[in-house]
Amino acid sequence: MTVENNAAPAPAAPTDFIRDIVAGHIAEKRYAGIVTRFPPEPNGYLHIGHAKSICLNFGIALENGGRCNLRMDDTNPTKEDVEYVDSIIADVRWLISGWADAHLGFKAKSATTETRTIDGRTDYYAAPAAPGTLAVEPFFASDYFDALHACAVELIKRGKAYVCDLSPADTDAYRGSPDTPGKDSPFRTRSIEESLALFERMRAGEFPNGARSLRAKIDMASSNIWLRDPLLYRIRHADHHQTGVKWRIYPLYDFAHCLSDYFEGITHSICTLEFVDHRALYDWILEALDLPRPLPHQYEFAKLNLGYTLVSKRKLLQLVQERIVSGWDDPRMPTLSGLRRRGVPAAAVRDFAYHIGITKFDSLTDVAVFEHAIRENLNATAQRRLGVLHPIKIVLTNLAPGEVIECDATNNPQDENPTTRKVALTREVFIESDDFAEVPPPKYFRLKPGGEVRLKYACIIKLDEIVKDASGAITELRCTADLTTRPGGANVEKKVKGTIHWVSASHCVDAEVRLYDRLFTVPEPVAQEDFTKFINPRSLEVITAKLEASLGDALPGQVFQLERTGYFTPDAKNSRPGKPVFNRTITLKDTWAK
RNA sequence: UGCCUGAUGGUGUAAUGGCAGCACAGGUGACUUUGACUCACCUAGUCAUGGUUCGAAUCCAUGUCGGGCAGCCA
Repeated sequence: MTVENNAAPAPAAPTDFIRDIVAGHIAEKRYAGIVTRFPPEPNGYLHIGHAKSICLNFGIALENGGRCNLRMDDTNPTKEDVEYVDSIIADVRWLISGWADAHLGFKAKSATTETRTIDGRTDYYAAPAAPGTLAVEPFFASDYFDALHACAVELIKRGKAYVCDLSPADTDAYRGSPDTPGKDSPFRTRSIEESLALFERMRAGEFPNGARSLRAKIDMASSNIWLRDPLLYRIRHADHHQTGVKWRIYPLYDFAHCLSDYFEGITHSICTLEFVDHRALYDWILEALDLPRPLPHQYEFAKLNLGYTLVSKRKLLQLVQERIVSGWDDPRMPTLSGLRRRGVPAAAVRDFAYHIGITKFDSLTDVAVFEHAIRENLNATAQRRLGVLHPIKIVLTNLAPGEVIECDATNNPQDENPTTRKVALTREVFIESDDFAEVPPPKYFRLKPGGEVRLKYACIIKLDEIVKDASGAITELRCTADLTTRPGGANVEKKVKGTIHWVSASHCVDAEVRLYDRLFTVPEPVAQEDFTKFINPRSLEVITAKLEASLGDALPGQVFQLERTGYFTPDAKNSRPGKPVFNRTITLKDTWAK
């Protein structure tokens, strides 16, 4: 006998090949718990492509009662900066807030790996912060430099790594090419003792950059280039934003990443497709060390490509450096900070990530899917307000100067029990210039000579006279308001085709409004030889709008729908109470415009 | 030309040998004090060829096309 479940159905958990793999591991009880990680390099701001990965990794942690560690993959000191560390933390917290916060893995501040012995073998473990720990921070690969160094020494002792004196150019030449095997370095047969001594001198800073490297001893003839004795450590006389002057050698990605995963007890290490060829190396390093705990495994999915958008840290950096945009958080940028400033809710980004799925297919997602997620979220949540972007003045000739008629306006018709607010109807109001046509096209429902239209929440008006100046430009439209069509009036049920938005000329606030459009004119800017040639010249239009008075002191973080127009949010950097600056998040769909 | 990887409506994704479904986009209509939302309907797909099978998007073979790999970047 089954029990009827009348509760609102929880959104079906997404399924994809990676979640299927995880589910299989859970079924066979392979791990004590599921631990994923999101490991950005702090060399740029997070963007919508990272959001896909964040939602995948945190989603898997959430769905399985596990944890997702935030880790800075900071093994290359010359490219990284703390500015990026801070922005990454803020962006991740914003994206998962109210969703997967409880599954965010941070460590106690300044904590590093603990060294212990399991079954007679040395082990290194990076624990997450205990619940209730006050000072926490993300994990850092640079926290593991000592442990990583010890692992490198162990590899040399096992005869699985050697110090190579080949120059970068020679190393390259010896590697061969994809279709021709490489050849062994002359230093490959160097004794363990000599490599150990040389590696120690590398660490001590005795050699210049590029003079020597530590390499794994695998197979120079492998069909997989990444197995042709890959470099594990390089000499870098550079200070690190986390470890300062301590190190003169730094581990490379392939060596640091698999071990960082292991140290943290990661079970599923999920990355993008370009790392498929590295997986054999990932496994080789972990197996060569004979580690005592269960090993993490790498799984790969296709990264996001979004139409009319650039999803590449390097190219976004170029937009910033060449001042094509105002910064990483320019509201036209696909960065999380840009989207946030634009007014895109984190929940909309998450819904989007959910809808696009996870596969190994290299696809180009239509921006319309993202725009739909934004509109769907905002339609349900945004307070409605009245605002006129391109004003044209109306004089309601049958209202007295100074007369104020209070109208009830609905805050959000999508609410179960919608609330209302008062808006003032006065003799002079503004309407959208688009909502008037002296010579109307066919099926034009708005204001036209001799025609009638409803001012939303107020009453029906009739156009009597068009007033023009000497040059023929329209200065005002003189109309009669039919006050019997107001709510409660005798003719409130009277139907007209058009209902338009408006604001009182005396009860409104001027606001700078930034109208954003897509940044690029082509669906695939990345496919162009020079994407900077395809910047949309109209990606930003700045206007002064007339907004309902209540919008004068709106706060950043709030997103409003200006009825019949779009969604707008106060700009977090430039908006001030009484002197508001609004960003247009997105327009409403407009089937009439087509 | 070596290795890896992939191919399902316009786009993205599901179907794990058994009715090709969902979302977005597009179209038509209904509703509407937002030309929004909502609702209804419509359009449109398994890369090709062969094989296995009662039955193939799914398994096998061959081909075609796409993506990735030769940083002391990640």
